[in-house]
Amino acid sequence: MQSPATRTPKLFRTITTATVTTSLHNPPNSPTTSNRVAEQSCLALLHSCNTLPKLFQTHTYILKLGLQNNPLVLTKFASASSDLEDIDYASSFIFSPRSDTRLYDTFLFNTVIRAYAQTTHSRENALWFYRVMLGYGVLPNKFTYPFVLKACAGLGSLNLGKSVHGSVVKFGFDDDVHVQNTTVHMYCCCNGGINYARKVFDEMPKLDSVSWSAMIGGYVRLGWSSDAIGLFRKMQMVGVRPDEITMVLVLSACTDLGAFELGKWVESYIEKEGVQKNVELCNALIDMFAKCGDVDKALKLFRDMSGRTIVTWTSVIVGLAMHGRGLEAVSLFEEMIGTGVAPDDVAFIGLLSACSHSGLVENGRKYFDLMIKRFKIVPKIEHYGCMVDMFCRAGLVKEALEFVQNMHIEPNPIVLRTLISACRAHGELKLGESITKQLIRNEPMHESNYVLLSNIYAKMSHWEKKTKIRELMDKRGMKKIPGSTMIELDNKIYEFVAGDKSHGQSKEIYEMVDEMGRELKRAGYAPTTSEVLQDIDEEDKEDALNRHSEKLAIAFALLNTQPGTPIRIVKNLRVCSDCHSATKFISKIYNREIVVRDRNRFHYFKEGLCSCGDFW
DNA sequence: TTAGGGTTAG
Repeated sequence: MQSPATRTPKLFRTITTATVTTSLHNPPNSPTTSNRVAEQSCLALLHSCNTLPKLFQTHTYILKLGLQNNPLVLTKFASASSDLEDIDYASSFIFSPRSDTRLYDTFLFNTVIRAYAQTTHSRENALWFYRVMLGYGVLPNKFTYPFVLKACAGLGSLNLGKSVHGSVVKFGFDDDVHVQNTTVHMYCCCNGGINYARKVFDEMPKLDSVSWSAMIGGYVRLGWSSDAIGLFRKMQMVGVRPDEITMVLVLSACTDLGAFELGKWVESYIEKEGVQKNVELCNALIDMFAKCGDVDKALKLFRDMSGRTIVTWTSVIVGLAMHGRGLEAVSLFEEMIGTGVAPDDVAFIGLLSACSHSGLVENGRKYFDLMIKRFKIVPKIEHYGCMVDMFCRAGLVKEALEFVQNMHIEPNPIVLRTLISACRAHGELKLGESITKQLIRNEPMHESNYVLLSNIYAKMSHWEKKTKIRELMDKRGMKKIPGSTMIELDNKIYEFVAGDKSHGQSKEIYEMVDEMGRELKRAGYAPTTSEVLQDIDEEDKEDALNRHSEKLAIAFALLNTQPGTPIRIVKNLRVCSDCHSATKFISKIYNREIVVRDRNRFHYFKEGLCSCGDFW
């Protein structure tokens, strides 16, 4: 086969020259002029195609005029079809076997590849057309690669990404800053690609705010929030001005860490530097304030904001839910519908979790129905999960079970674990045992399944069985996810894990823990030793409880903060019932407000009570 | 005519 690489562009030149020459020598109304008029009218029609039926009509018109092989028309057709989210329609027409392949050019392929790269469901096609392009010998240009790399990012395959990156280098487009930035982003989105991203990033001769955002975004996506903040500090040091997207990412890292002081600093930085506060940045601020403990500030920002999107509403609904303010979340949801914003599936997850956290069972049932019937949203496993959680928390175990049996999809392990915890809490031990055994067969390497079974045996007083579970876990090499607690002090974040001795103040912290223990006992606190998994004696169990990361962080805070000031801590797991009980006592004994953000929600401890009402 | 990084849940 003759190489089309040289052939296609040549042919284009011939066509263009011929058209220009003949039109110069032909009087008006000649066939060539009318062709150009037809071409112009097709382009204008395509430009105004805002619905698919209009596009189909225009297609017929194109065929009638015989313009199906006009490159300008084809490209415009692809672009219009892509805007209407039906690029398949255009590509099947353009790349049909009857088409004149000599008309395919870089711009046409770029248009089609861009369209597929933008979709969430057909990114493979972007790569497919990229390969077709190379197969026809049509050369990619510097605009092609951002699209192709974006498609790779969406697919998340490192091998694919590496091979495309190889082509980028081969064709010599790796010196273009747009291509470099997209390469960094692409590697950040691939599983195991972060180090490749960093290598490209480190080797870039000039970094702009997009490059820094791409890399910071990579760390945020992995949950490496401290690294993200570290990189942001470096960005400031080298004097690149962050823009609104950089700030969204930094806020996202603050939210993840629960770094309230840092988050507030970012807000003042935005004001001081005059960073443009667009909707997305406002959303990120609202989310940060809500999740760092100041939901009223989040509400204020929300009220002052114009141009709210569904994300804005959802952020504040979720924020209220996390603080146990379920009724306010429900009324905000109603307000949202009232203003004509249609809820999506995520908004319903937020709303249903609000109902679940605040025990609003009737509301939960009502909105679950409303979601399906009025808003025609097919419930996903997450929605079912919220409902099961809601029934279980309210002690309606039978109802939860029935609900799971009537679900139109298989329950996932998360739903089953919710059910098992409820069985344990409400005495349905046999049932809990059988579901857990099933779960362990399906998920033999998931540590928390064993913990659940072990807890059930403890409650049944089947100590030998409990010991066997422990042995089985050791044999299979399972480890408990270590609980950790973070606390922010003087712009630094300190992290504690259970039994942590790495801290410089370790000796004082443990002395403080011992002192706290004595004070707690004096005030009437009894340790919940049944929470301890190990097969050790009672005194050692108490000791194990005292070394929980939460207690270490509180001791650290009592040592290093002014008396009477509030203590804010962030946990990676849900707060255990012993720590919950102890923290209530501590808030009273030491006269401190203690704000705990756990995996699910906020707990405000004050004068011996918790805002969750012991319901979490 | 064509290009890069972002927010909500689980």
